[in-house]
Amino acid sequence: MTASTRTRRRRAVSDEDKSHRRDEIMAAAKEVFARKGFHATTIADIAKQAGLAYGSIYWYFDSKDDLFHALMAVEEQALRAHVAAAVGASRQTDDGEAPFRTAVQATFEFFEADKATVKLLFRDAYALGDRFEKHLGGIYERFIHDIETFIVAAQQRGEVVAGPPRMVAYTLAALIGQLAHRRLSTDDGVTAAEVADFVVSLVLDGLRPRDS
Amino acid sequence: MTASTRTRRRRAVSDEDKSHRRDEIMAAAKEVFARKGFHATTIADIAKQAGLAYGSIYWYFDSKDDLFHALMAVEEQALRAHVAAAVGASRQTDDGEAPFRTAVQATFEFFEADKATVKLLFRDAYALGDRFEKHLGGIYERFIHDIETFIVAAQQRGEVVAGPPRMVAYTLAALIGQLAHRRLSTDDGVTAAEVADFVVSLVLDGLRPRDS
Amino acid sequence: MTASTRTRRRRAVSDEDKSHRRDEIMAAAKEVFARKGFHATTIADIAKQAGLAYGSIYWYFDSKDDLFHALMAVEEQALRAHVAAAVGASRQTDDGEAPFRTAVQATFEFFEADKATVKLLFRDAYALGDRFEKHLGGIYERFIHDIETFIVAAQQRGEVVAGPPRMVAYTLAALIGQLAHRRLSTDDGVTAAEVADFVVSLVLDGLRPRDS
Amino acid sequence: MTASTRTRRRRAVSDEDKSHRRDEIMAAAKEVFARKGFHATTIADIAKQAGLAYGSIYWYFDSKDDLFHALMAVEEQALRAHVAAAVGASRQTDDGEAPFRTAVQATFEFFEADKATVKLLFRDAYALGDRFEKHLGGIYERFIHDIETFIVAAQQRGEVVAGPPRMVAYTLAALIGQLAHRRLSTDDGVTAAEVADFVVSLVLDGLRPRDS
DNA sequence: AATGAATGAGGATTCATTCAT
DNA sequence: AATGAATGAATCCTCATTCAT
Repeated sequence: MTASTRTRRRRAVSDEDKSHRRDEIMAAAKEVFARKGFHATTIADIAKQAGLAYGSIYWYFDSKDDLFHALMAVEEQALRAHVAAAVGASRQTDDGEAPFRTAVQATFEFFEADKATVKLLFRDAYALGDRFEKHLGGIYERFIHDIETFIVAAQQRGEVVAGPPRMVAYTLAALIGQLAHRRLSTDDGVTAAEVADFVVSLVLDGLRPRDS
Repeated sequence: MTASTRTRRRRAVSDEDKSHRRDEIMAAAKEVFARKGFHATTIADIAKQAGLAYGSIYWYFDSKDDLFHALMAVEEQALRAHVAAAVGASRQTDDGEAPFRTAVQATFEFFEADKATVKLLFRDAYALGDRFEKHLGGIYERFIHDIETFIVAAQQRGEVVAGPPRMVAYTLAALIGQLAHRRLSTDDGVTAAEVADFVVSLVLDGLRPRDS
Repeated sequence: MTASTRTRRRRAVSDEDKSHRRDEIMAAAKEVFARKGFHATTIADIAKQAGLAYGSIYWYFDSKDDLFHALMAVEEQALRAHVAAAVGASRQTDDGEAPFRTAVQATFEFFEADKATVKLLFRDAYALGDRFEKHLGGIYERFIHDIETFIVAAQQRGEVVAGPPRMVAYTLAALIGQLAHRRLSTDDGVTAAEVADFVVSLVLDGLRPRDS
Repeated sequence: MTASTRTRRRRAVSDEDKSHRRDEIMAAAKEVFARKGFHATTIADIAKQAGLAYGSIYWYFDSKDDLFHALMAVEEQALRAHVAAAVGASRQTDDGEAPFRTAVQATFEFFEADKATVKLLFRDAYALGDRFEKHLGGIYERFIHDIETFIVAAQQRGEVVAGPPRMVAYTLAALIGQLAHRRLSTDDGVTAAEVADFVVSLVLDGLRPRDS
């Protein structure tokens, strides 16, 4: 092992450590934000939760906003990855409806397993007001764009949905978000999977009783 | 005219004045809250908008939260009254679907005519976090209860909707709220009435293309 | 006394009070700034000296910088007024040299009587760096402009001074400022009047021993 | 070569390195202090400029103040050496006025060639307030003492200047410092040499127009 | 020697709320 | 009823300094 290798190795470890700390702080922040809400959370709260001193947070993040933004970005990635993986795994099925149902279910699964993120996305994000609008808008745009792409593809196969894709996409996003959020405070006695199914069947067939 | 009459008269006028002032302050608060968001709005902002001095707000409201709560309550009443009136006016129709459609349309009308309230209900209300949850929960509960009642009645006539009433109600509330809120920041090139129709047809018949 | 008069009277008193408080705060700030220096002075120090709470300072001034700027402006006015008064009072004299000497002496008098201002102008003002440069530049510009005007007039009468007026003006300002500042920390065993005379004779005739 | 020799050799190199690093840090600090001012400059700024890490500065200097003090001391030595060299080189001349003029010119030359030092001495040094007064006072004392010695010698030869030597010395220091500083922010369209000549002629002969 | 993560005191500023008038 | 001055807790953020590695 040469000196240069050693240095590189050391650097790498250091970077890993740094990245690891960032993750720890974000995990701490997520927990506190979810519990107290963005505005009621102080940097000191987060630091304490992370086992650090106030100022240390600023070694990793420029500001409270920056930390929140980073958190959003990470959660967004995680959600999209989770959904993409689920849809990919079920791609073999030829059924046109299946991937749609899979995507919705995967989303509810994700939120069910990570309730803090639900709070962040569907409660706190609003709290940042204008200074988050741009970033939040981006997240929603991508989320909706994913759905939109999905819907357009389905439509091209003559399947699944009728309606202006963007509005349908936004509708779906709204439904999923709100229903996931509602689950946090209210027990309607249904499972996440049931809610997902409800959403899918609502969107596909509506609720009007049919004769047949 | 006796002194007591006079006093009563004065009182009455005074109360009216007081009530009037409260309304003015609430109108001012609504405007500022909608523009800047709950947290970014200061009591001073509201006072200025209302043409009063800082401290005067506290003669009418106990706190910033109290003022916000009062505002919510008023808007809630206004919304419910507007919808009830619309539905009442169309009650004669025997059609089962009509009142449902009417209610949804009336809600969108209301929000279209009062965008500030949309911001208050679907953005700022979240910003108060726990200390508003109880009150906000109440508003939503009543809103949802109205819808629920409506749905149950329809179901009893064997019409309109199939599904667990509460979830359907919440779904509708979520759809309406989110779509109304979205209209504020994004122009999808559709009218409020079209969105209402979209919501109704989605809920009734879904989006799956049919053979006809 | 009509109601309107009363209101006006009350307003006036209130404004006077407000203005009075501003003055008190500025006096307190001047004292503390002079004693501890701009950076070492906290708003809390000033508030304590003024017998107020921290936050109250902000009712009268936007920021620490703003307070300092206001202080500078007031002191500048006071100095210019003092010098102008002294020069005006001696205007009768026909001698060309007299008003020059008077102005210099009046300046030293002013600084002698108000040592805190000397510290502010010739020590702390530098401490604000760029964000004060513009304002401080203005003060010096006006100060130097006064001297310049004076010198130009003298030159037009064929008297007193030879040399590029602006540079002479700046030279004088520098000399006066530095010598006044030095007096604060060092006792050279001379009076302010003697220093003034030294400056005047230096500027007029220099220090080279002459035969006659 | 014994081990001890080797050690000594290594030490020596190490010390040289250390000294070299100190110089590099001081050069970096000078640049940043001059650009941003003492208070606005952070240790991190200096480290970055020097190509080092935050903490490394503290291996060479005890504190930010210490670094600044060291910088002042070095610049002081440099200035005195420069002036002494210039005066020494012209000592052969028998003229009494020449060395005086030479000294002033050399000082302006020095400042002209090293504008950062001007900022340090005539702007930032004030910013340290009391905790620098002692040290800064020492620098000025030595500077003034040099001038004073010079003046006394001239006076003993019956030449050059009349007046209390210390005050004359301080006056000169003030004039030179302020005029050099002014040159940084204002272009009066004159060269440093012309300013030096102006100072010399002002001090020797004053500005009163003479007949001859 | 050098690093850079960690610390935490310190300070400016904000703003809801109170209260004497 | 209304005012607006006064309060001071609360909070974000900075940065000199320390220290384990």
